Amino acid sequence: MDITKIIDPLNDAQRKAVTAPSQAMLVLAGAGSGKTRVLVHRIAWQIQVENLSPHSILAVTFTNKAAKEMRNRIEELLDIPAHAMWIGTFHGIAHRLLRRHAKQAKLPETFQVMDSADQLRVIKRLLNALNLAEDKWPPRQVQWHINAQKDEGVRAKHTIETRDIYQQQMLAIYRAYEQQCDQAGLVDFAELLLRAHELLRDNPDVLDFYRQRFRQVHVDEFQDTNTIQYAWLRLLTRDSDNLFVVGDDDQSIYGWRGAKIENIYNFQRHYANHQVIKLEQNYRSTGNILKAANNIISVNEGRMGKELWTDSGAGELLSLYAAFNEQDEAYFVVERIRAWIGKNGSCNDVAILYRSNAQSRQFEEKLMTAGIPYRVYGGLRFFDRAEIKTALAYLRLMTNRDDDASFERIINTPTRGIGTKTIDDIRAIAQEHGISLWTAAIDLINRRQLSARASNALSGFLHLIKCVTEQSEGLELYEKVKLTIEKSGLIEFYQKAKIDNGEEKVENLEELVNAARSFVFDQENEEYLGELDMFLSFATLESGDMQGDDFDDCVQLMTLHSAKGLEFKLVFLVGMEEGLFPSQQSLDDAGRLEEERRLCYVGITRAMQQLYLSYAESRRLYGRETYPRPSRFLREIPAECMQEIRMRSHVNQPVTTIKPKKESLQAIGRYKHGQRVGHAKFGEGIILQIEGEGAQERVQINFNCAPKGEKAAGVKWLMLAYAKLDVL
DNA sequence: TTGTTCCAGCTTTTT
DNA sequence: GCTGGAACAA
Repeated sequence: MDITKIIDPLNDAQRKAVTAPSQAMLVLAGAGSGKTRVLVHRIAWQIQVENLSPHSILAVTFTNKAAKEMRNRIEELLDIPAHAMWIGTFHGIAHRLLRRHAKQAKLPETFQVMDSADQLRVIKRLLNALNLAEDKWPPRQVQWHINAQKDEGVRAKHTIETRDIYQQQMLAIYRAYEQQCDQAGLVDFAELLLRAHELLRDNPDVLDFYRQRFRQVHVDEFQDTNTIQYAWLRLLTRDSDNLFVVGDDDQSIYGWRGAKIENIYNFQRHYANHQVIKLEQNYRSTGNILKAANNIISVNEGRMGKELWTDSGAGELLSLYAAFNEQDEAYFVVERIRAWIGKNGSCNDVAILYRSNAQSRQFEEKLMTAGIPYRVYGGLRFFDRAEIKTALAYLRLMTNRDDDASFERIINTPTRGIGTKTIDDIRAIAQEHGISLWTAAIDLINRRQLSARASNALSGFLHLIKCVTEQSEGLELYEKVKLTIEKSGLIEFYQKAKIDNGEEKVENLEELVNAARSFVFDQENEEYLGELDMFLSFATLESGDMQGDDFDDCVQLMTLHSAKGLEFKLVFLVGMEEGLFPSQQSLDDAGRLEEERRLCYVGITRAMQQLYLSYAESRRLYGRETYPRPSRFLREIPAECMQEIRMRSHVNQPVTTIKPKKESLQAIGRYKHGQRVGHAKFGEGIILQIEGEGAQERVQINFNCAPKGEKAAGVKWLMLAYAKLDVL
């Protein structure tokens, strides 16, 4: 047996973690210390040396990308196919469990997963049905509240009654939302985790089965786990001490979305026989970069304590640039990138990191002008595009008629003459009888209360879905998708010149067919469901994977959050200003400030060779000129590892552009200020203002004398070209 | 149904 | 100051 391949590439600490006997283990892995390597080699070790079957391995990550990478590296190292191992995201694994045990999880076999956007739509519809004003109950806040409850493992029925009116109402919404999802067979992301936890908790036979099966459980990025994820891990591994977690408390940057750093402490409490191993040798960055990182993070209180070191030398000094304004900052960065390229540097090795997405604009513009290829992370993803989601909604409704969210999405897309009135009627019936929209629609037609036109349109829609479902029977997956897209009329709908980027949308739909064609149906593992259902789940759970390949040689632009886990030879950390980074919202909360500091630590440790930090002395923010102070984090970097870069000669002085005001408030023709006019619908009123010219000319009128039986319309702007006004 | 105006909001993101 | 969504007029 050749174990040198597994242990030779490791340093002492790594080897200790990899070869330790089976026990609970916490590996505190600093940035760039070979965290993934330890996980991969640990699993390889267990299979090869401890003769553990791949079947007994469970490895959980947060992103599909990380899961994929882990799988690939294990396959490479062991030279065996790794599909017997369960390697996936928390959500992916939970999903698989729920599919296998749908019945015990009290879910319909064809349940579907909805993403956050779908969830928001369901909530909006619910608020509407409950007659709650959206400005008083902001859907996003409701969504946040529901997800936060689920992340904590709290069901509506568990919540203790309170006197607080707000809490009561929220609870009522939560309850209604749960009911709605159950009825439609829909499961949101948080629900996947919560349900999977309940499945194991309430079904001892199921729990036993998996506890027997998974002899070793591995977790990546453990510091990012939330309450329910940890509880789930706990169920699977308690009493067996077979939990191997890797994480870094200093890189915990997702507290705001429920990640519980406390889980690291809980782990140490719950697994009495655990071992802690720290990985502190860094293989990524120069000594100076690490010095800066160590210094910054040491300001935080309550760390587990870790200090990164390298034996590869100090390297170049960090550079700090004080830009005149945000324009100048962008010029500077582009200038340096140009120099880098001039020295045969590759664009792929360069990243511009910022705190908030809005900051990317300046850099995009300047890079564009300079003709340097770039890529901005975090844009709209393929499966999130409206046309794709619509097409998928057709497919979803085909496999599950109760999917109300999909039903609503496509009932009149493309437009087929089913208006608000008809849809409202369907909703009313559905709600009254507690049935799905689909059934309610059939009911509505049978009642013969609809106008002939509406009735035809509606039965046309129902018929369409039935037809496509029948016709697609027995077809290949991609043929099903193709047929659906064609029959639904989506292609023609988007081909009409009227729709923005219609051409592109059609192309995307065609791309969806390709995606279906290349979708690999892992029948061995997923015998529990049809191919179409698996494809739909894939679309919501693993869509991120489809995102652009980094084959092109581009400069990478992204937020600090999305940079976690990546590395670049040359890094620009821009916008180092109080109020931006650390962000305004975290300034008055010590805990959040520490998270910002960890974020800074993450940013700095992305750099391998060279790190530039910059701030602007003046910045346009929300339309206002601001004069921010340099970020406190800059002061936390030891002076001796940083050099300041002088202003260059060509710095732009501020140019105050004087915009000519092009409002000519001349009263032309027969309308004058104070003129009394009449309108067919709004009655009589007085002209308050006139502006614009020609076709754009419009008037502001105070309608204070309404037609009989109506309320006065008040102040309105009307286009003169359209409004029929009588001069009185 | 469509095009426009109005208005709030304005960190970070994966699944 | 820009942007996305809602509200409104036609």
